[in-house]
Amino acid sequence: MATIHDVARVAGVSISTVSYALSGKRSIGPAVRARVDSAVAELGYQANAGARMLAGTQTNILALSAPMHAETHPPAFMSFVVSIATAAREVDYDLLLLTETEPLAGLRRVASSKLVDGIVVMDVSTDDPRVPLLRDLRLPSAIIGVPDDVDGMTCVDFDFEAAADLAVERLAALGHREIGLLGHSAALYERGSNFAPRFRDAFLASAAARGVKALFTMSDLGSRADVVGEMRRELPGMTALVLNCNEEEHRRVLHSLERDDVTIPSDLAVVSACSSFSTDNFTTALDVIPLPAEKSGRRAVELTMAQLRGDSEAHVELIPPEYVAKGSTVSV
Amino acid sequence: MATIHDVARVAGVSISTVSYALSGKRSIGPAVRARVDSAVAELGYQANAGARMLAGTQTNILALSAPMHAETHPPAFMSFVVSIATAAREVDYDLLLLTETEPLAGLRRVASSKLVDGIVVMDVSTDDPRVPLLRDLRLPSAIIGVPDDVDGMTCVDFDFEAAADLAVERLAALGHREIGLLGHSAALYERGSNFAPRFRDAFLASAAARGVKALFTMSDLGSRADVVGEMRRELPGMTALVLNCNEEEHRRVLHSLERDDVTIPSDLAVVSACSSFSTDNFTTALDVIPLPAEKSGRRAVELTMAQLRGDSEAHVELIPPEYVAKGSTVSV
DNA sequence: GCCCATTGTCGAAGCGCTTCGACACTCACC
DNA sequence: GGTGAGTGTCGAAGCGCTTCGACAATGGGC
Repeated sequence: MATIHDVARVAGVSISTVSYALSGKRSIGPAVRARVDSAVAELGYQANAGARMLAGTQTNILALSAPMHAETHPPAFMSFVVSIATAAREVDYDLLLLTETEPLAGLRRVASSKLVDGIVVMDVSTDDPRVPLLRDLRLPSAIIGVPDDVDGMTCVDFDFEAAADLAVERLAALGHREIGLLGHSAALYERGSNFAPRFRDAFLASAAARGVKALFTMSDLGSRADVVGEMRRELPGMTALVLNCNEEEHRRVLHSLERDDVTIPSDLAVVSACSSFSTDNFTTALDVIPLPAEKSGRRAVELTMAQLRGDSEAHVELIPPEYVAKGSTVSV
Repeated sequence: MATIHDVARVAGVSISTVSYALSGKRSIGPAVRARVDSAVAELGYQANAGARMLAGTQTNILALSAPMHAETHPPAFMSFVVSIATAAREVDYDLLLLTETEPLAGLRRVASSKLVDGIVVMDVSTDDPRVPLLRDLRLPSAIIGVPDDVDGMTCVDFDFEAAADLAVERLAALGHREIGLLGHSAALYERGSNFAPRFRDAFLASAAARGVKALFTMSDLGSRADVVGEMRRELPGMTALVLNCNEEEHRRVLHSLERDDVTIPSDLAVVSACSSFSTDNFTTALDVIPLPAEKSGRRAVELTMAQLRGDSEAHVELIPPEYVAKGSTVSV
């Protein structure tokens, strides 16, 4: 493999000149630059990663802490990972993927061995132990999600509160006065999920503020086969339903409604909120407030890079929701 | 951050002694080793990754080439990625994730900058351009899948041929004489998919060998709403159906059958083959020949490590299928 | 009691790069 | 024509580690 010495020899200059020509950190005469470039091309020179890390201050590697658990939704997870990897490559960074279920050791390791320049942390819970660790590590980092203690941390996330409010607002504007919310599984709320309770609380608050009667229920694939039926019995005047649950539960709901001859949207308006999957292929296409995983992932990388450059203040950044109508709501 | 010099000073030995004590490449007196260990613990020493790469011969990083395309099934993709990451960590390796849709440049980059010690390549098509590149790179590597030209390459894959044969064998043993196969989408076959045609061909061959009448059809979520209906019309004597398609198509099939009052298994025996998802949560649990993504991923890492140690011959390794009965087949 | 093999430790070279300070040189300016 | 401010290039130090060869120190065999 060619080294910088080889390039220097072929170009007839010193190695420091080669280094400056390639990094652009000092001005180089056009003739010399051309000779260096052609030597690089001729030799297929690629700087040695280890040497660069050791001598320089950057590794051009980003760590992604993406532990998995039972509630992880693979497609959503993948959207995040891929968007982060893609955004990183655009600024010439590679992604080191840390998937250990016990993530602290891995983060410590990559940080203190100076393997990575920054860290992106996915799927944080409200009291995620990675947050205080990250604070200690003093490495550029971005958190996807909003933990309880955001002090000094840079966070990006979808604006779940605004999404809940948007859903209620749209339905209320259509005249709906009694709205149900089918949430995620109880397990998700219990393990300190970030987004599920935020959506729920904002939903209830928004309904209250608008004088709308609200009913919240958690889904439970195991035991509650007919959640929607239960909801309709408990809130007989319910004319609209907001779904903030996973794909499988969506299917079950649509299936139940079909079975009970409940027509969407004339009998029941349905909105899918914060879904990471397409609602187009369901038996009935649903109005949706999509979860923009790509945007969050990309933004997390950008914010980490900004810290690397030193121009950034710790802050929480929320991505505004958008409502996409597909004909599953109608005024009442 | 503490360096090896600090450790040496605290332990009262030279840095080379520290290095040998930590690597175990030369014998070290028990007293000295204890002093080194406690110094390491006291200082929280972690060897600098760049320095280690530069001085040593290993980087302890593995690249995973996992490009994505329209037909990628997120859960399966994730199983592979996670199992590879996990297996790598077990041998103290980190995973560098390369997801670019145009993967060649990335592979060249990580290889010639000596960033990684080896490469695992996922989801190769029959004439994947990554294969010849990999051959050039002369880096330890493992391919998941079996390309046309396997010369000099180490490949791991599920034994799709054996799986197809197993499905036919089981059904034939139960007395089924006319069996349908619903395959993946046409797009998948066209883009040179590895596994889909292998399964199809082996299925047809096995059926022919057993004197079983076979019908093969590709699924097409867009236009063919009622593939199973079509199949049943085309092969009226069909008493068994093998599904080698994605999760969504599985659901559609079960839905159609339910609608047409076709009972499983009395009217039609159904087997799901090479599915990367659980068939337990369908309306009817299906007999399945699961795709052991975790095994393939793990094995790919093991084979790469073996090459790193120098004790391995290039070869193709196929993981045998297993049949899991769930009650969706019965003798006819 | 001597020799040789073994064991444990050390010094120093070197991996390939970045970056600092030095140093010619050129050119505008008074 | 001398001065000063760029401009382009180079030499050398050093990043933190691995590893080779050297060399005491120990102990067993005769």
